Order: sequence, then C-alpha cells, then structure tokens
Amino acid sequence: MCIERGLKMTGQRRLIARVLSEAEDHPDVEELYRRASALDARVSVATVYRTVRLLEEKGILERRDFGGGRARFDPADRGHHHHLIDVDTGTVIEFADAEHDALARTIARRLGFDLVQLRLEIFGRKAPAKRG
Amino acid sequence: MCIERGLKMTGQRRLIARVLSEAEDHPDVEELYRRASALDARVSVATVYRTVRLLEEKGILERRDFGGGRARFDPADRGHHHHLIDVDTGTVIEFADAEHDALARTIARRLGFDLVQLRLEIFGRKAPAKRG
DNA sequence: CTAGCTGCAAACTATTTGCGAATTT
DNA sequence: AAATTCGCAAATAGTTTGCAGCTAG
Repeated sequence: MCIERGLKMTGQRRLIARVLSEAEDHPDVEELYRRASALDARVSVATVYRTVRLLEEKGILERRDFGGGRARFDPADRGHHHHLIDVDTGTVIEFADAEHDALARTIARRLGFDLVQLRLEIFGRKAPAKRG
Repeated sequence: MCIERGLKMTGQRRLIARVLSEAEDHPDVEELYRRASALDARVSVATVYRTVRLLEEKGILERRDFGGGRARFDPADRGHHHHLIDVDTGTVIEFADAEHDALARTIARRLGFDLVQLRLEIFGRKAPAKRG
C-alpha cells in the first residue's frame, strides 16, 4: 500500500497511509484525522484532506458516500464489493456478488450504456433469529 | 401532488410544487430555483431549500445523491425505481428491475438482515452504436 | 388577527487553497 | 540546494437559520 508513485514519503503521509490500511471500517476525514492525531499530533486536517485526495487520484483509495454529508474512504485494493449498511447501528458490511454485477451490466446494455461504475447499497435491519 | 397535510398553501409553495411535478429529470436546488424564478421572481433560494426539506419530511419528495455535492430530488409517487447516471452528461435514467430487487433481498437475508431499503445506481457511458 | 411563511444575510459544515515555513530527496 | 509538502487561517460551496415583515386561513 505504501508503494508510492512520484510522491515524497513524508511522515504525515506515512502516518495517514498506515491509519488507512489498518482501518477495517470506512472512516471519514474527521475520523482519520482523529486516529492519526492520536499517533502523532503533528498532522493537520488540511493534510489529511490533501493526502486522501492524492491517494484517490492515484487510484489507491476510493471515495464513498453513505449519506451524512461526509465522504468516507475505502482502500481500492480490497477488491470490488458492495455495502450493506445496518440502519440501526450504521455498521457497514462488505460483500461481493458476481451475479448482481452481471445483471447490472445487462441492464446498462439494455439501456444503451456501457457500465462504468456500479453502486449497490443495501440498507437492512438485523433479522430476528429463526430459532433459539 | 398538491394535496397538503397541514401546510399553508402559499404562492411560493404552489410554484415550487408545480416545478417539481413538471420536472422529468432530477433537479438540484439551484436548478429548481432557476426554474421557479423564471416563472415568478419572488422566490428565494432559502424558500426552495425550506420547501424541499418540508416535502421530504412529509414523504412527498425523496432526496438523492448522485455525486457532485448537491442533493437532487425525486417525487416519491413515481414508484420504486433505480437510476442510471450518464457520467458524461449527468443525465439520469430511471428503471425498475424486479429480478434485481429479489436478488438484493436474497443477499441481505444471506447476511442475516431484512432488507429495508435498496440503492442501486449504475454509472454508465453511452455505448457506441454497433452499426450505422 | 395570528400562526405560520418569506427574504435577506449571517451562520454552519465539509472541503479546498494561498502563503510563508519546514522537509524530503 | 531545489522542489514538495505542511500548517494555518482565510476562502468556497452547499445548506441552514435568526429575525422582522408579510400572508393565508
């Protein structure tokens, strides 16, 4: 994840990259800043914003929007996947589904388009256990 | 669409409601304001924002986010559907797909959730004509 | 008449940016 | 040493809101 392409490897970037790769969730900038600051207080929000934008442009990070007004981030190297958001807790579960993707491609084609990107978000509520 | 529920029917609201019901696309606030102003210059952006929020709370309008930082709006009475966004022009095409919905429900269940809401957005680019 | 609405401009929130100082290569 | 990058604070963009006047019911 730290293989750079023409960028200077500063302490701040190293730090932010580390926080990102260790994150299992999909943190927003504020959260990234909070975590980074906890490890080394010499980072500013501006740098987090700049780094995150840089990584996005380099294709290392993907910007997501799950509502709430803040952008959330997802490392691009974790493969193609969608999200299931628990409406009660806000927890995000990742999943992949090839059948779904194929279907979307078919729909796009039917409408005369080539699929560029697919965004599937399922908002759900934990189902009550069937027994037990 | 104009059946109100405990709201005063002011000229501005009537105007905005009309612009909304006549819109075939998914306009953002700025666009709504532009169209409303063209019909009657005595509207302010603030009122458009307030009205749109009011209608959303009443369940008459649905707020969407297709990227680009601005909220876009969709009358709720047009039935369940998804969106295909033309990445080059920003045009939004609506479509419904029962097969897709069923599949999403299955996926949710597999993960232990009941489906509450489904958001499917296909970003595509106009496919070059195969012939002619 | 009165509760509720409107316009204006100031306030907010998330994000970007200009600039001089600090760092990386 | 040269080019980047950083932190700060001011600037943006979209949206919300306080207040005094206006209007529907």
